[in-house]
Amino acid sequence: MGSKPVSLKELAERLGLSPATISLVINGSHVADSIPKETKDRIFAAVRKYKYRPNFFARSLRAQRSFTIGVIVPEVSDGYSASVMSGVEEHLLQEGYFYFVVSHRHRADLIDEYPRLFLERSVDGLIAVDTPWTLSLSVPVVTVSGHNQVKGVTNIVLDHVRAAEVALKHLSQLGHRDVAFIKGQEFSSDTEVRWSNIQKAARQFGIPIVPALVSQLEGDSPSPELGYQATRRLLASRKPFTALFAFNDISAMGAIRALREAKLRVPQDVSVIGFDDIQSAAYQNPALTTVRQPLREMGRIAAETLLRRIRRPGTDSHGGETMVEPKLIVRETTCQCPANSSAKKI
Amino acid sequence: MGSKPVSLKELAERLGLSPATISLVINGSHVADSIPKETKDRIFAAVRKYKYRPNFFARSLRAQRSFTIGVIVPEVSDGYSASVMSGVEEHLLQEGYFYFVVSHRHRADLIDEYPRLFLERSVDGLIAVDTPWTLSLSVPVVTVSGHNQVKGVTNIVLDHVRAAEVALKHLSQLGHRDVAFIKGQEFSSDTEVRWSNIQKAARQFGIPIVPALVSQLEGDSPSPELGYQATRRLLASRKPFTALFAFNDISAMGAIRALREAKLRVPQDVSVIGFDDIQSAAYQNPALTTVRQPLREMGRIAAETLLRRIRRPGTDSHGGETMVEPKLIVRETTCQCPANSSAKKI
DNA sequence: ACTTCGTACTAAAACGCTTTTGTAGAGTTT
DNA sequence: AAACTCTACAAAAGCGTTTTAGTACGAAGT
Repeated sequence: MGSKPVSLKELAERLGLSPATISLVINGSHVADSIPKETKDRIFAAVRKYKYRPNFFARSLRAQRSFTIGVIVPEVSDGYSASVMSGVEEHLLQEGYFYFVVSHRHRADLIDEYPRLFLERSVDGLIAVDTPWTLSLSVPVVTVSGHNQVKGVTNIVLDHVRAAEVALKHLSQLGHRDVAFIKGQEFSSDTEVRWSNIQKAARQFGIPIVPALVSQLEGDSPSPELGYQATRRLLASRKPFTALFAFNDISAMGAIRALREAKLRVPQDVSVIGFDDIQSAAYQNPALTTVRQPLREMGRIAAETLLRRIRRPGTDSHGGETMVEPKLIVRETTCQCPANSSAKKI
Repeated sequence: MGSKPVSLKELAERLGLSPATISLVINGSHVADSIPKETKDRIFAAVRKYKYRPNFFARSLRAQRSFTIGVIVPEVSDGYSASVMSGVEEHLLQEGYFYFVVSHRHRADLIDEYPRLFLERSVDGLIAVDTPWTLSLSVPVVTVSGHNQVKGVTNIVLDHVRAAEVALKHLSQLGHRDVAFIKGQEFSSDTEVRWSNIQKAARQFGIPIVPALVSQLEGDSPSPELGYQATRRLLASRKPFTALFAFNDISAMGAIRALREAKLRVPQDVSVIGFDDIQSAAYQNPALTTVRQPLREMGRIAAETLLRRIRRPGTDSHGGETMVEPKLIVRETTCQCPANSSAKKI
């Protein structure tokens, strides 16, 4: 296996040609049009025979392009990031790009430092997932669930209006009026948009938003613990509710645990609805009803958008936002409101 | 932001020195010992002032080193891989290395092709997670849960003897004798070792292995569906069992669903024990009892081992295996065997 | 017969760094 | 005073490509 790879120069010697000619031919340069087919064939044959592969660094050094992009996420081992990454990967690899991954775990210093390191490594562009973004860099940037308008960055976002509507409509149709909410952490880039749209949709469906029934995730652990705590606070208010809309699936899991500990059955006593539809959502007991974000697709779109911008540097940010549609996935954690048995379950 | 980075040559001009001198000083070369402190300080000051950063490609081209490693996993968005990756990342980044990630989704052609692409990108080494590995490459390779003895590859593996013991001892102490098993897929690199050690431990604790109570995962989806199917086959045999040892947490989730559908309560009628302790295991309802693999740590150890081997190329493969210890995590899916209520729950 | 043109290439610079070898001058030894 | 030794740097080669600007030669046009 070890055998050193051949260089262009060596190949040239063996063929009795100059490195320039071979490079031109291999890269299908316009300048090589005048080279007869016979010679070209000889070259390609030799390339195959000696398994010639251009040295990546040499090429990148010349071309000032790395065919590498940087991906920054809050946490690798989180279902959300992982799903987006898998979409990113799919598109990127098939286009001949590789990517670096780093996770900042919400540390501001890392959110600052990593983009610099990426630039140092000459990435051709970068994708920031669920990460507050204010930098305007010298390379194209695409965010997934970023909501800042920064020059040179394109945002891939969920249609939050629809998302809120679809969830609250579902609860409303089931007869729920006393709905509790768990908001996301301050630092999460989705928190604000999501909440403001929930408020709007709640008004629309006649669901009151009462402060005692609004809780918020606190802390930066990626575990359901935070949802558990938030729900405990909700329960402590002693204000009854028949449904709970969690910030995401992870916190919904914690919420369900807290509810059960309080001897409330899910969904008979309290319906729970999550957000994201991460892989394990379908395999909870009971299976989680949730608003699906097409995370993998968002990753793929992010990758596509980024490559497009890399290839046509003119099209800078072109407006800045691409929206994708959410989808309500009804499973087993929501049902007819107990206090309101007249309506039939849909 | 935008402004072009300065090159070594430019810096040299501004300082009235040669590029050589600056390079020597910056890299703390022995040759620069004779340069007076005063000059060195001037250089460092300029480096800071102009934010000089050596061009990565130029440096790698010369040094034939990329400070990049390749990581290959079956599937990015799988809890197992993700946990290992987060351990890998932690160590790698703090040592100034970056890494590429690719997922092969069990496609043999990709398992073949990706290492080649990595080599083309001049990675300094690579880590293969839960991936059958038979190649001997020109760079160091470390596998996580690989079990092949290949020259030049170091394996980081779980102590499977202990793992099987600890799980079956637990079931045995709870009075279980009729235990069902779900084996892993053929292609999973852990399947064989795990099963042979389970057989050994079963003998040790007087638990019979009856063919009708042994099922196997089939298919390459990363979802609990496979465990669900395997459990259905188990139930179809109509041979009763009071405990089930699943291949991993994901399949345990599917198993629990199948059991519930068969009107069997977990854990009152059937105890279930998983494997891995992925993040969501603790937040199942009921919370999953499982054998924890220290996945994050395995990732970290893999990264450490790899860097050590990269730095001292002499130490090639040095024997080949590093073992880590499993830990039984008792949660809510196991309890006293119902047929055997004399023993007290521990 | 002289310029022009097309063909089939090659030379050489450039990308930005590292590293080996060299060297001018000052000081020290013999 | 000649020979050596330090000190403080610099020159230049080389890493493996890509690309621009030639060039040498034969054929065609005027």
